Amino acid sequence: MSKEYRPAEFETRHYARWEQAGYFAPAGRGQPYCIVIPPPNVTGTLHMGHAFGHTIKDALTRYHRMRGFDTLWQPGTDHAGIATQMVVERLLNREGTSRQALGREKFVERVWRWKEQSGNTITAQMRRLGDSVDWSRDCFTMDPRLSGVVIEVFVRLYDDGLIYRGKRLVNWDPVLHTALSDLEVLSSEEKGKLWRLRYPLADGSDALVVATTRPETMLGDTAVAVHPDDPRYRHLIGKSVRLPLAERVIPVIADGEVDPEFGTGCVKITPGHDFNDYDVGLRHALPVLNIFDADAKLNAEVPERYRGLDRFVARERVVEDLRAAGLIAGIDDHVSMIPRGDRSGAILEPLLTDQWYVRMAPLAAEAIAAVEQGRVRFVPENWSKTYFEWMRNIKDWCISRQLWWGHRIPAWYDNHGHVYVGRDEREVRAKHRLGDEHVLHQDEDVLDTWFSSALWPFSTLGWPERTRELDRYYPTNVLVTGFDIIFFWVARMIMMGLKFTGEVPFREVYLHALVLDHEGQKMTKSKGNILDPLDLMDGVDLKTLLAKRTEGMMQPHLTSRVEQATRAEFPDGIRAFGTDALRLTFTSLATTGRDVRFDLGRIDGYHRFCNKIWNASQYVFAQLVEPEHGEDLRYTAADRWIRSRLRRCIEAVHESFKSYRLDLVTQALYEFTWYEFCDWYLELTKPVLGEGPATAAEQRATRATLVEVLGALCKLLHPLAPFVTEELWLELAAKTGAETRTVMLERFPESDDFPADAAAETEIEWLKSFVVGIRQIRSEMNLSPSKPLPVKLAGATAADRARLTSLRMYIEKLARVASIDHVADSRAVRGAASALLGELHVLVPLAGLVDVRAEIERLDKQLTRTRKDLDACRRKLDNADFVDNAPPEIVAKENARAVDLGQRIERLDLQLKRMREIQ
RNA sequence: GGGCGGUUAGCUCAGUGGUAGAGUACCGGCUUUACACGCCGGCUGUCACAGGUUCGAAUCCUGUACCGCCCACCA
Repeated sequence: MSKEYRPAEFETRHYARWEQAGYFAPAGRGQPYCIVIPPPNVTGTLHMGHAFGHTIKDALTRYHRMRGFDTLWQPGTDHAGIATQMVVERLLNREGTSRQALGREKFVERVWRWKEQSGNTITAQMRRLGDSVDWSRDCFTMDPRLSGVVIEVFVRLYDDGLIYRGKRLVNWDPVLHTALSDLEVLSSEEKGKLWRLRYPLADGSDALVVATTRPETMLGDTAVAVHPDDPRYRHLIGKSVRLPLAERVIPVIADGEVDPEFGTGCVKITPGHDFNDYDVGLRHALPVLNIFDADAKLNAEVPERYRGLDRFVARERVVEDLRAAGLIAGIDDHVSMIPRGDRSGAILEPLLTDQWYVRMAPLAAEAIAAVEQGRVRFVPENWSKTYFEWMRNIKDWCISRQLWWGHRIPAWYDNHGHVYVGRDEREVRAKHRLGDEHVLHQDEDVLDTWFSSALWPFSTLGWPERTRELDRYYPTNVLVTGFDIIFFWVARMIMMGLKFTGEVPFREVYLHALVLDHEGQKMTKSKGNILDPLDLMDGVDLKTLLAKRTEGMMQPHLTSRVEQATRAEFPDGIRAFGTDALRLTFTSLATTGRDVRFDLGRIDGYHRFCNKIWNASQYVFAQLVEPEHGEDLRYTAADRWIRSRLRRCIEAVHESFKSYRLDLVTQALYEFTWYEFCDWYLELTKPVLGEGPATAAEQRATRATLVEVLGALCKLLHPLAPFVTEELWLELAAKTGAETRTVMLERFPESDDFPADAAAETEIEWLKSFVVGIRQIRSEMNLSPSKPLPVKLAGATAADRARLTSLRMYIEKLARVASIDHVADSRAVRGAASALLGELHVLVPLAGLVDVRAEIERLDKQLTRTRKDLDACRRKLDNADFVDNAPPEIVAKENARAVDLGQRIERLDLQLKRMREIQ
């Protein structure tokens, strides 16, 4: 085993061994515990958000597995309809061909091929992260079986009247040529104009002025609306205007939704291209005119001169023509919400098309109730508000997409426009008694990716079959995911789970934060601030990192900016921190917050932590070279102390796991390992195990304690840092001859494994104060750490004397004390630096050691600080309200503190006086 | 317009009624045989602001400011 911590030497090796040995599969006994993975896009790569989530899921999984649960972490990947299709289309474009040129069948084949090649990226990354998923159950949303589940659900929802096909306005992506659901629309404020257009009245008497942000849609206007009570326009209601350019006559109608304050108080109504206007159109039975084709170019419904123009070109021409006709009444700057597709970024167009919808209200009702009743619990609880808010205002879900990659809708049409839904064409024909003379063709559309995602918890476990897995692991225990997909995924899973299994899909939803860069910016390719988890684990040189970040950037000025920022942040690239350091960083950031800024300083700190425990283990191993002779053990105070402290640490670990506070789990283990085990306990074992007065039985007990505590630490830390703990655990076992195959299947420590020992804790606390007192003197007096010091003690109680005897060897070693003498009175020692331990006055005679002035300065500083504390303390106690109202134990504590501080001051004062005398 | 977060040391973050914390950075000292990725000691804060509740507020309440996220059809 290497003397240095080099994670690259063992991380991948252990993972391969675990996987090969089948350790990730459920044990088949114990209480079931199941987590399903949020299936990542099969063609994608894992980003920092994934790595964060996966770390949490794996930690939870490993923790429960070690506690004897029958643990299943269900893996899988998602076909990610639009995203994947776009990737492959881009690829084809680069090859000089296109989806259309290939045709549907060839294209889909091509996507499958691409999936086979690049699908491994994800799984490789998951392995590198240490994810203990049951790979034997790996699946893909478009596997034949899972596709079957999609069909089954679709058909059942249709049969229950919960899926329907309808013609209405949808969010149309003119670039991708598909409908989108409301959730896939990202609206943001953008600068634009507000045009005021003059529409002449049909009778030629006057004109109305309408305000619009989209003048080109005027060619599809079928009315003009005013508020019914608007005195300016009341007299015009029921009259008509002559729509310019189109030269159509349309009515002036009254509608309460019109805001008289906005614009001119006069609205042009375009039911075919505006969601509001569509509703107005329905209310007033207006005709719906569709003036755009799939590219959002003007179609044959408009006058010749506008046909075939892109909507924005048409806008210019319409404005131009209106101006020429003197019909522009004004143009103002205006900021409005522009809807864009979340994938293409294209400005969406409301378009009247036939689409498939899921009727959500009935499904939502159940799902709301489930959360209200606590059958699903959100962690942090607050997210349930977000969930309720959306669910209570839910709208029907448009599930059809005009894509080729995805689950094709199981609906068939005959030549008369009749639609038949069924599991396949044969079933449809049989059910509706359609002979071969009826030509049927299947719907061309595919389903929204999230449709199959919504079924994930039960589809992966074998539904609709009543499989053993479904029976055993469903409902799953916890869903761990980012809050950004509460609507997309979490809510829909709850609805579908309840609908098809009668049960919630999971009992808890743990929503973790989103990972941002160190500036708090979202990590996106376009910003060039992406961090690849692999680069943090394995390291990356600056050149490669720069290439990665600027690859495929469209705008050169952005490229140089990204390059600059990257050089500034990572002047030497990123060094390899290893998986465990990355995981510990993530768990330490798993607080209740909603974003985490990823900072290299943190991962560096956890790399050091791994190094620390590695080296501590090297020390332990070095103590285990001789085979043990003899049986009896005599535990030292230090042994009993560290066990007692470990007990508390284990309690904290369990408690924090229970509340999903992995940051607190990490903190508890970090602090115990570093500050108690390494800083003190290991140092305390040195005088016992080296030359000295310790008996063989004490040495045996100490070695046993080292082994036990280190072993427990390996187990306790294993869920967070699986690799280094495995490496150390196996080495420890080799040294002690213990039988074990892996730490990951060991029993997780319980607090009762280690006895509490208040007496030992008090004793070692006393020792620590003693040692620290002398160290402080040494440091502040500028005394060399290696110089042994004589120490005089005054005011030692019987207990102090007893401890001095029993802890003598520790004091000598840790404080480098040459001699310890008792004196009757501190005044007997002329010129000494001092430390106070309760009653005990520790004196280090300074004669010839140091200058007195420094000690005076030091004492003065202490005195000032202590006086300040006492003042604050007195102020409280002098306050009658405090004494009367505060709980007695708080008052008592404060009283004791005042006494203690008072004594301290007295002694410091005395000591200071004496030093001044010498000077 | 509605909803939800955040504001604590230079930086990244814990702390949710009782003496302000960690990592990192910083200062001083150390080749003390596990570890210089270390050890020892130290420095660092009007806990955003203003009111209020309370004996006592970083912590609870109200309001304000700033930053951020989500939802929503004002053309």
